[in-house]
Amino acid sequence: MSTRGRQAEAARNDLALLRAAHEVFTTQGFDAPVSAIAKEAGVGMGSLYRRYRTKEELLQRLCLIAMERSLESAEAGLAHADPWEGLALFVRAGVADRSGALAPVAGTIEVTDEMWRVARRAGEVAARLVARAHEAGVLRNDVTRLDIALLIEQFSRPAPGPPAPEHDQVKQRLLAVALDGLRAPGATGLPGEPPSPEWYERRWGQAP
Amino acid sequence: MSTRGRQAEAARNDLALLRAAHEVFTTQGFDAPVSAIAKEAGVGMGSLYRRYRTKEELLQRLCLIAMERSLESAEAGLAHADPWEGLALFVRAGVADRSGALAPVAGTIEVTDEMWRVARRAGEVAARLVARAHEAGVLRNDVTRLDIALLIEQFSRPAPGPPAPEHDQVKQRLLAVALDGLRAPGATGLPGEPPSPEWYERRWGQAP
DNA sequence: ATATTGCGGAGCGCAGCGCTCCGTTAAGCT
DNA sequence: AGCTTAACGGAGCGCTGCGCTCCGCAATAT
Repeated sequence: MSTRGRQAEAARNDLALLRAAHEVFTTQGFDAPVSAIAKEAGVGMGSLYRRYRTKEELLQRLCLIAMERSLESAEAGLAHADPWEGLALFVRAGVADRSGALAPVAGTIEVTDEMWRVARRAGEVAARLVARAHEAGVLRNDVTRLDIALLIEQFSRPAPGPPAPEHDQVKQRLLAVALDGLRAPGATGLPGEPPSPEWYERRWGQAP
Repeated sequence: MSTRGRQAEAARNDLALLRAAHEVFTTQGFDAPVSAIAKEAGVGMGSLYRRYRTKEELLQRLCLIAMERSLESAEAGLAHADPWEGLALFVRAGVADRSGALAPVAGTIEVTDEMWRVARRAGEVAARLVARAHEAGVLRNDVTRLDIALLIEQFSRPAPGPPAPEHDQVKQRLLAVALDGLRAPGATGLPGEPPSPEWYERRWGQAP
């Protein structure tokens, strides 16, 4: 073994598992078999279940991490001087690490307090990012922050069939098209009502 | 019974089954249980399996119908005088009846000769529709007809969780954004290479 | 040498699927 | 009216594939 001892291997396994779980769940859907994650991580089932007592626990940990990454992306976007580029950065980052792919899990696992807290903070920062773009006049003013969130979700949905590099390429192209469509002022008004924050939050269960 | 006799009921059941199968498969994914279709159609399992000897046979029939509808939409778009509105019509129709939701079935069922024929014709008409929009200068010239096809596919992917009307509303809004992004000339060039027709066709298996 | 820790993976019990089979119902026929 | 028969609904069979447990073994620590 590379560094030293059993504890080092355990630590490496832990990371490999998280990486593998993210990869498998976001590309194959959250109902992929646990054994697929163990195989992807190059680890036995025993090692997996020693760290996470159940599949749900693994999913919770994964969601929390995804939320934290999303929060970081939003902050990075806000740190960017250009309001438009900051927003675009946030969206592209969300699609790149497929944050939205974990949304289907809504309602199937229990949401911990910590998850609620991080989600709320991420939502607030994202809202500021969107508001700044609105004020700078670089984002069409009929889209809301929930439209943005659901755009990311839409684009991080797992692709069907066997994984192919072409799929990712096309996704990048379509995302670029969508981003162009987001820039002010928008050729045509958006149809229907904007989605309500209550509905959006209720998908995850009752608030704490 | 409304019209008359057992044969009338049989005919109505046939239609109800096709409607139900389309509804269930496109919203829940093609691996939804057959029993869900029977229930949605208000019909027993026996009646379903008397018409389609297997789930695959039902899927083939469904795909063929979806392809025919797509072909009709493309022709309707071409019949429209305005090149842009014709194309937009085609895209919106495709998303509305979720043609692309059946794409994940690629590779899991055998593709009949008739399906190949209809798919080819639909592709040709769609190509003409796109070419006309390009020539009229109303469609950014770095998108290909495959980008359009995959845009439709992306937007007709089933939504996660329980069906909610809000999801459809948001999809309409995001589609409007994407359509705005498609109009010439496009603020930024599209990244990467356009997808190759060979890859696109190969997803369905080997050509006849 | 011995004890201890973490490892991989075979296999258990079960949920949920595709599909079959059969008792029941009601239209068509004489 | 009675009989035949076509079409019906749905319980249940066999099986696949899942989450999870358990145990023999290899690598370290003493």
